[in-house]
Amino acid sequence: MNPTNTRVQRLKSGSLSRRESGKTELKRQILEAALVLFQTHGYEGFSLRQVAEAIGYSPTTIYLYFKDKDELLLTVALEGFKEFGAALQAAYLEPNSAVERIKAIGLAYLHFGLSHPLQYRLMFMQRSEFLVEPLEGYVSFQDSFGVIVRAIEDGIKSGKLRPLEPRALAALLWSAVHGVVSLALSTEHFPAAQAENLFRWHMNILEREYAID
Amino acid sequence: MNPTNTRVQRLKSGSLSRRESGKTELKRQILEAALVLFQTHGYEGFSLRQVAEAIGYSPTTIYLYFKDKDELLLTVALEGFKEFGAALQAAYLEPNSAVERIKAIGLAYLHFGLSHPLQYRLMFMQRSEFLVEPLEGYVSFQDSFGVIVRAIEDGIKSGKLRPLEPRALAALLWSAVHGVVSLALSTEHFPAAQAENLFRWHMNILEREYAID
DNA sequence: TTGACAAAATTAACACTGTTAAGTAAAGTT
DNA sequence: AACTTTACTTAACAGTGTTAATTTTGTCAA
Repeated sequence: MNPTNTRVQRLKSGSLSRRESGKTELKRQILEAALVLFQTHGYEGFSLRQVAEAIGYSPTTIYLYFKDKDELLLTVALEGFKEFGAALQAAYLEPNSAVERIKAIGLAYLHFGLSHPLQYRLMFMQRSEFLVEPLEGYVSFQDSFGVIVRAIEDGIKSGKLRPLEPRALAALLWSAVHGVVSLALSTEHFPAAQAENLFRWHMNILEREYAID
Repeated sequence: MNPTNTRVQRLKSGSLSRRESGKTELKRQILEAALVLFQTHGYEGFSLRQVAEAIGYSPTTIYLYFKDKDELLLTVALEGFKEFGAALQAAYLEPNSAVERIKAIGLAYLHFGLSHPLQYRLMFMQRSEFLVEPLEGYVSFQDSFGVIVRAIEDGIKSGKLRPLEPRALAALLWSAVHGVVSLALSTEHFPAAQAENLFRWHMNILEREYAID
């Protein structure tokens, strides 16, 4: 508020940044505890007080690092998007033909969902608003979506894929794979093996319909 | 517990059933208030105390009619499955060719989701455990799924559809349509019009792949 | 080393939540 | 008229997210 204040702050920035590291250190500690607790207790059983207990601080301390419970939860989701995006990116980078690359990305998507059920549910089902909620310095779902788009563009450019609107085809692909994952995570009448079969079916259809050669 | 007790109960059944109607009357009243409140405040903002307030009873009264909050919430979801199932069934009964019938059922699914966003999210995203949780005298998702299965069986029997495992094809269809609806309900970057396009795309693909003639 | 100041963390409290147990008042039965 | 069951309420508990006031801690200048 006061311009003098900000000047004073900048003068102290040296020691501030030293302490700053301690500050973000605790922030990471909170986030890591939150990740563990969320992955064990799930959405309904996740509470700030438990997180505080786990790291040995009072509940209100969390508010010094996160605006509220929702922001912490959003950060847990964004941490998921980070790993998710990395998995898709890794699949993208595997040496493959254009069409195989797209299938590999889909498979990476499927496996992430099946191996991170609670986090996947948070990200895409329980709090899917988070899909479009960005946060400074964080990777959003848009980036992961971008990987699929790029793989499709590559396929089209190299003449291995019919020339379709890449973002539209990416959405088609996403809706198919997410449908399978979400069905798998909703009922145990639907085991992972069946999910994989259904996934392959979808992929084969798309290949028959849109691959060239 | 005591056999004498049950005999006594049966003797009183006359007056009991008269009162019974009053009892289930209030139960319906609770459920209707719950439905309205859920559809306005959504999953996060739904509370038993609000429901009690709305019908002018104390919060604990609800426990005389529902085991706990989860059972009331499950009943809200089941009420959704009832309407959902009826919509699919109505589409099934429309005078159509076998393939058009399947597309009509899919469209009914899509429209239910888009026009009941909060309830759809409860049923299929936020508390998808409810999918397999039956409750006495209630229609479950299995029945709705059965409608799709039947439509597919009809198509195969009449020679308009390639002979595939009906439940497997139904799952493929479900995963595609649910994927579209859930994407639409997750981000407003994805308007209803685009959802409809994506849906039609899925349907056209399935038609090209599996329809005969 | 002490005193001032800012930052970090805590305590206490509020307004909620779901849920249980005990109590009340009315209706039905004998 | 006395007893019992039924329907409902009141009071209370344990837990939640969150805010404001307060204390503790750490840093730097005199």
